[in-house]
This record gives sequence, C-alpha cells and structure tokens, in this order.
Amino acid sequence: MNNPSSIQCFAAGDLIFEVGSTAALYEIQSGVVLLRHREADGGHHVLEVFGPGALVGVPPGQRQSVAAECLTPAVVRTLAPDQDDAVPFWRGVAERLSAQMSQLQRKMLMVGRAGAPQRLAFLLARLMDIQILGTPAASGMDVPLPLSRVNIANYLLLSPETVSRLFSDLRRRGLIDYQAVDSVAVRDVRALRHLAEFGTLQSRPPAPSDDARPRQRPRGRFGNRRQSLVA
Amino acid sequence: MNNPSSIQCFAAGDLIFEVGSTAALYEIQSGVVLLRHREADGGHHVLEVFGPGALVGVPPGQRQSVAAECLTPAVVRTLAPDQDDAVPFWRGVAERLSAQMSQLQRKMLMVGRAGAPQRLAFLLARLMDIQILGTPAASGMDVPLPLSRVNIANYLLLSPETVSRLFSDLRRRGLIDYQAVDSVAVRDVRALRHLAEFGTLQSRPPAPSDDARPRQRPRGRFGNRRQSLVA
DNA sequence: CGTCCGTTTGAACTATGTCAACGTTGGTGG
DNA sequence: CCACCAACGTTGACATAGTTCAAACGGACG
Repeated sequence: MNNPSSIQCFAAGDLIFEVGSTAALYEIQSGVVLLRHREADGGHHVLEVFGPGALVGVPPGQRQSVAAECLTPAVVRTLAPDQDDAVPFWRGVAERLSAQMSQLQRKMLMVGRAGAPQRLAFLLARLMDIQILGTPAASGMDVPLPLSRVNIANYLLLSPETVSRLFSDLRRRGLIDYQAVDSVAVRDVRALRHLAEFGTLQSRPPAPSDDARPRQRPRGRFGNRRQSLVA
Repeated sequence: MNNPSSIQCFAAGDLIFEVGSTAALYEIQSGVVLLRHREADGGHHVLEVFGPGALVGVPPGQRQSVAAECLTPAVVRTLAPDQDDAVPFWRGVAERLSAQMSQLQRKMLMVGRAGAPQRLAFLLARLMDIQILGTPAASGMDVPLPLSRVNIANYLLLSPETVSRLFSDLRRRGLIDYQAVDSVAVRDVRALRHLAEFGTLQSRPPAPSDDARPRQRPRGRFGNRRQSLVA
C-alpha cells in the first residue's frame, strides 16, 4: 500500500499478466507489449499493440479479461494510488482509458471497413510511431517488426497468407523493402501513411499539381459506392 | 460545481452531445442511445448502441470524439464528482470505462471475424438485452428496432442490402418474424443466441442427443481452417 | 395523387479466405 | 558436423461471402 509504484522488467515472450489475474494497472516504460484474447477453440486474437507510455490492465475490483505479453524486453511500472493524490490518480486513469477507447474505435473501423492493404499500412504506421516516439518519420527508416506474420494476421483479422501477399505487394510497389521478416525499411513514408489513412496509393509525387483529376475519395472494401450524402 | 448530478430529457433524434463538445460524462437512465463517428466524406459510423445504465461521454479535460444521439426518448443524468466522494467517483468511472473496453473488444472481434448472419444475431441479442434488462428472454417477445436498416448496417459494418437480405433469411428460417421494419418478434431465442455466439444454426432440438455427429465448431468468415493448435 | 426515401430482391464482380505445395530457417539428435 | 524435422513464410489456384449496381416496391408526406 505504501508502495505506490514499482518497476518490473520482462524478457521478450514474458507475460505481464494472464487472463483472470487479479486486477492491476501497468504503465509501459519501454518495450512493445501485445494484448491477447484467448478463444474457446484454443486460438487467440491480438487485440492491441502498445508502446511506451501506454496503460494496460484493469483497475482493481475486476479480473484481467485479456493477457499482456512482451514482444521485446520491456520495463513496466505498476500503478497504484497514493493516499494524497488518489483523486488525480483515478482521474488520470479515467482519462487515459477514455483515450484508449478512441484508439480502439479507430482500429475497429479499420478492421471492419478498410481493405487488407490499408489495414497493414495502418499497423506499420503504428509501429513506426511506437518506434520513433515524437521524432518525425523519415523515409528510409528501419522499423523492427516484433510480431510474427501470424500475429500480424491476428491483429489485423486477416489470414497469414494474405498478410504475406501484402508484404510482397508493398515491396513490389516500392513502399517498403526488407531482407529478413522481422524488420522493414520504409522507402516511402508519405505513400504508406496515405495508404493507411485513405486506402489508396497516391499517384507518385511527379504529378505536377494536376488539379483537374478525379478527386481521390477514401476507398476500402466499401467506399466505391455513390455516397447518399444525406443520411 | 455544487450540482453534482442533474437530469436531462431528450426526444428521439436529439443529440446528447456532438463531436468537439466540451467533455462531460452522462449516465443513461432510460432510452436507447447511439454513438456516432463522423467521417471526412460526410458519412458516419455507428460505433455503439447503449441502453439504461451505460456511461457515455469522456471525462473533463478532453473533447468529445464522437456524437451521442437518442434513438428513443431518453433520460440521462450528468455525472460530476462531489467534493467528498471524488475518489470513489473517479474510481467508478475508471472501472466502468474499463468494462466498456471489454465490450468494445468483443464487438471488434464480431465485426472483424464473424460472418454477417452472426453479426446481425449479435445486434439483435444486444437489443433484446437492452429491452428486458434482467428478465430472462422469452421466445415470442417483441423487440423494438430503434435503428433503421442503414444504421444497423453501419453498426455492423455491412452494406444495407446485406442487412436486408439477412432479415429476410432469418424470417424464412423462422428465427424471427415481423410486419413492420421497426420491430421484430423473436420466434426462437435459443437459436438466435446460438447464432450470435457460435455463428451456426443449431440443428433443431429434435436431434435425439446424437453424440456421434461431427462436433459443431464456431464458424465465421474464418474458422473453417484446421487449427494449428500450437501457436 | 405523385414524389421521394427506405427497403427489398436480383445478378454480377471482387476481395479475401481456404487448400495445397514448396522453400527457408533453426533446432535436435545421430 | 551433418541429416532430419518442425515451424514459419511464400506463392499459386480455387471457392465464396459480401459488396456493388440496378430495378421494383412500399409507405409517408406534401
């Protein structure tokens, strides 16, 4: 109780907590952490991937509904309220949970509405952000992929085969490059971010500000339909 | 400040708050409320549907990232901390937000992995739960549908045409029945819940406990693949 | 009574899952 | 040290659920 915040270190592959563990809140100090959800049939889904600064776990009084696994060596801080700052503490937790809700909502739209290429670009963009933490992304930067293809597929709710094909496509198109499977060199950050956001490949920059071309509208699995514009 | 909780009433179609409104937390007392997310192209997505007891909005210090619209006449209570009970208040908010995260995660898996029929059954089950609130569901009960087909499609991330077809199918198969589009009579609660959970139609009960039939495993858009069982 | 929007139904298309075969890597045991 | 094996990743061929386009129907509202 008089130990308001303690530090813990984990190796890659370690579990920070398991489903059903007694509740606790953790703040990631360094490393990349994955939230998994076990299925009845023995499979599992990757719900979220978090980097430094994120809050994982549930507040006391409940049980953990998911498992948290370290993808890289990681340092986490256990969060607990002090006697004095209990109000700002819980307020802060509420705010951060609320922010994570928004993040999860974005992912849901991604996974439910966007096409497969956009989804992968989305994940790559997120991994870039986790890597650089503030620094502006530069083309040519190397992004580690702490997840296997299978985990990526689970995260994006795609089949591993599709993920594999997508990587090949992105490389063919020159957006990324890689030798090993556990990291990619981002050749064209701009195109990648554009793909993540709009689901389309922007016609290469050379286009000399041609204003008259048919406006590019967001495209996913949906989005090719005339919008009713009224609803 | 000395007004810790105030009651507000809304008519169907009213907005409780809009995107960008100053933050506030509301507890739904009665009625059905929908969370919408506006898109760049003028369309919108239905993120969640809530009934009495749910918490909507964000804690002070942020801006609303979504809009909340009443589908039926509704009564909501504005939540604000008292001087005395600030700690339990924020603690409670954190816990309820955390619980909603789990709920949203379930929906994400639904929308990303389950097939269209399962998704609709999922929504119908949720609407049943919102209606009855505790009372055990009975076959033959009448469930109001406060959402249009288009909104249902948006919620489930399907096209309206698909939703329409699904309703027709469910009626053909005798799980539900309806004359108007704004309510359904649930003919077979059991089958509907089974569909929502497993994605399959249970062979009608008559099956005389035939143990030797190929075990029904969960089926969605995925799930027909041999599980690696190892990962 | 006519128009309009939401719903329904039909037909065709496409993205993505499934199945299957092959290559590569890393670990294990002879 | 090398042979073998098991995962994982890649690629191809095929199947299909769900979107898209199109047209017809119905109720609501002027």
